[in-house]
Amino acid sequence: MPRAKCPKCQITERILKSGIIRDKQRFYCKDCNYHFTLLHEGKKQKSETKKNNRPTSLKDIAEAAGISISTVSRALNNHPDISLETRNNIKQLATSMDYHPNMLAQSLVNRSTHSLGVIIPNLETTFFSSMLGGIQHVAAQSGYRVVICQSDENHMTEVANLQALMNNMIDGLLICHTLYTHTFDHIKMQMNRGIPIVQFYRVSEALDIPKIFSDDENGAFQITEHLINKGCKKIALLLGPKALSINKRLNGYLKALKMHGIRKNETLIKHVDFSYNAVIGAVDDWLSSEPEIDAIFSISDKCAVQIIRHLKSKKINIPQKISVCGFGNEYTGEIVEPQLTTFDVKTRQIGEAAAKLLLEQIIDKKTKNESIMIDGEIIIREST
Amino acid sequence: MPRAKCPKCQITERILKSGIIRDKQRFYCKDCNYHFTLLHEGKKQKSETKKNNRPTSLKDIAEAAGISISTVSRALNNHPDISLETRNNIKQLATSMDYHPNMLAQSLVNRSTHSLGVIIPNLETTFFSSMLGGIQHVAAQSGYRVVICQSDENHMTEVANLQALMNNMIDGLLICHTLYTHTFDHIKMQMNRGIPIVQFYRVSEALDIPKIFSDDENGAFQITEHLINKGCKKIALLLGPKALSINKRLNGYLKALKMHGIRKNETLIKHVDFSYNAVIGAVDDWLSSEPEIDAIFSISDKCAVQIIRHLKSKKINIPQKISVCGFGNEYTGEIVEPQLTTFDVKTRQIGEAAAKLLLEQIIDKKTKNESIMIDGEIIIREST
DNA sequence: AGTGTTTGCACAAACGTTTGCGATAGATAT
DNA sequence: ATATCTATCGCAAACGTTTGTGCAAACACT
Repeated sequence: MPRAKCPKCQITERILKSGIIRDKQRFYCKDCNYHFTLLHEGKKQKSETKKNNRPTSLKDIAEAAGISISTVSRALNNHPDISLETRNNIKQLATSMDYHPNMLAQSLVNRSTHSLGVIIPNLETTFFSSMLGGIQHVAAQSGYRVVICQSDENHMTEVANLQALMNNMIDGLLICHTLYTHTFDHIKMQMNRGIPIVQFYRVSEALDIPKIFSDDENGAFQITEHLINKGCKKIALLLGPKALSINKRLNGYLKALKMHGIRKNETLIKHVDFSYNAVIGAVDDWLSSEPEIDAIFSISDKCAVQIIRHLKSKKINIPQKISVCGFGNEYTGEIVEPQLTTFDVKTRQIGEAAAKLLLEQIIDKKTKNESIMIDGEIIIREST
Repeated sequence: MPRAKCPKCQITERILKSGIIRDKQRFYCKDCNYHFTLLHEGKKQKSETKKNNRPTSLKDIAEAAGISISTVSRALNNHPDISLETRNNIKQLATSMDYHPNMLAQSLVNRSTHSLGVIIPNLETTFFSSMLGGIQHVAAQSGYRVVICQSDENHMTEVANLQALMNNMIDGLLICHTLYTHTFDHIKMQMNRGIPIVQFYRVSEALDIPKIFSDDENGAFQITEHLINKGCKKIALLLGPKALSINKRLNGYLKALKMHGIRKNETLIKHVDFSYNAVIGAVDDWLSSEPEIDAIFSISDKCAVQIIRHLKSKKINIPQKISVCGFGNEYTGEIVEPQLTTFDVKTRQIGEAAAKLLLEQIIDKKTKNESIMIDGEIIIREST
């Protein structure tokens, strides 16, 4: 027997239950033929109290000034239709009432949030975060904010991030795919939503969208050729997981070998994830199975540094016995001893170029399909 | 003589200019007493074409299905009031029409964006980005996105970022101040906006808001005492800019000296910005003015690594002649030779704790005022 | 005074959702 | 059959802006 009181006739008899709505019991007053809901029969009242702790809106200012909302809006936006006097008065009133425009409402009507989305595999290595730095820098210059999501090298997270961001949160997206992203349907599904997308660094030719990438093939070629010129004959190549976009480095490696008449040796090419154990395991394999190995070219500086430290712990001279090369030019390569020979991918430039390309599309409102390659630079140091 | 055509009576005579609105010439048709605007007398037409390339909304679905908007909304949200059949039909229709909810509109009415804002001085050093990693991790677990802004160690940028984010873009803010942030009025101004703020790492006691920080005083004390125990007598201290929050490390240093009966020597304490030249300059100063210096304690691992490399280039033995300590436990400290003794600030934990504290406030909707100290750990390596 | 022009503002319709309440037709209980 | 529910949906008001257009009064110029 419900004890609810009808808000209309204030009568507690003849009240019937009428289903449940969102955890709230719904009632029906037989007397006045009136439906209403209560939460656990208790406190109510809200309209006035709720309004009081809300941030001030244009409406509040309008009421306080005794003018219309539109006039307030135009006054604050310096619309010439509003007299200078009114404009100044309203501005003063607005600051005194601690008014701040609600960007959600603005974005809703303007159909633009002035923010760029970035999906990046990892924030905690300088390799990626310096791209982020470049993006942030360019975006800020054009007055755009940056919303960053970390996919953590997890394809599903990438998909989830993508879907969240694309629901009108951003004006454009920059994406650097996961190592394990082989399928791009999640991108294709978002391509005709009117929000431009730019791929950077880890790009896929399967997608018909603008890309910024580094000339990895040439980089790997240069590194390999450099090793060959140093007299290395058995050059091991440590690759990451078999992601399409990165295997260009394999091509560069093979090209250099072929050009210098060195036969490809399958056992000298290994794919690993980037975990410490996998990397060290691969190296140890080589050391035992291919004792005459005289160079290791790692696809990643981080692994290369680990390799250097591992070889040193085994008292193997670098570069006399084995040369080591990395790829990416991270700061650690400069610190480790011997300092690492590597290929500078110009990560910051990649970020900047990607952001620029995206902003052009957003501002010009036309879908480009430009692909820009950022040239890198070989950095020769002590490890070769 | 304007040549505009009145959209109502289609007559081009008797058209008068009537001021300028937003770069658009405004006209007044004397004939039908009608105001209208044109942009440079040219193309118009939009209402229909514009609507066609807009993303599908609830309204579109409702019209297609011949039902009301509210029913569509409830159906997609699994409201029990809607029959299972209708629900399924609508869901199917929605996917076939490629519907995606507009989060701006949702956020506007729900008064929540489900995203956290982070203002951080720098993204490109692992020290900060690992805090970010912790934040991101915790936020994602609760289904919150993270909006990141980089202040670039620039106070004005911090203020600008703050103001942008606080305009309803986020449900809560995590902030790690700039090195040069001495005044906190910009924060105070935002404190009663209903959006909880949590400070992390670089915090200020001047603000009455929750904070997560490390026990820097104790850390510096432990490092200094460790150096003293190693027999060091003249321990130089390299501090950053005179930011309040960090000078606790100075206290820890002084405390250790006093406890072990070592007199404070002003010339052994230097403040520098973190630029390479400033750091090296300070060290060279010490080497010439205080030749018996036997330890350098740098407030930052990054500087400590630079110092190690500098000393090595001068053939000064570490730690035999001079011991070097850092603070923060960045990855580079493990790579450099000799490996750096430092204090692990548990950056990731700080980020996690900060995000947790913020989320509690958001979800429980009550302003806490908790301050949590994250204990660090001294890491003794080869440089001492 | 009559005509043409400008100034300064208000009204109301968007933007795309959520949600309190009303309402009806059929189901169930009496 | 009657009285009471219940299941299922629609209406309309919010959320806080921007902006096209209407309109009265003031102004300018014969």
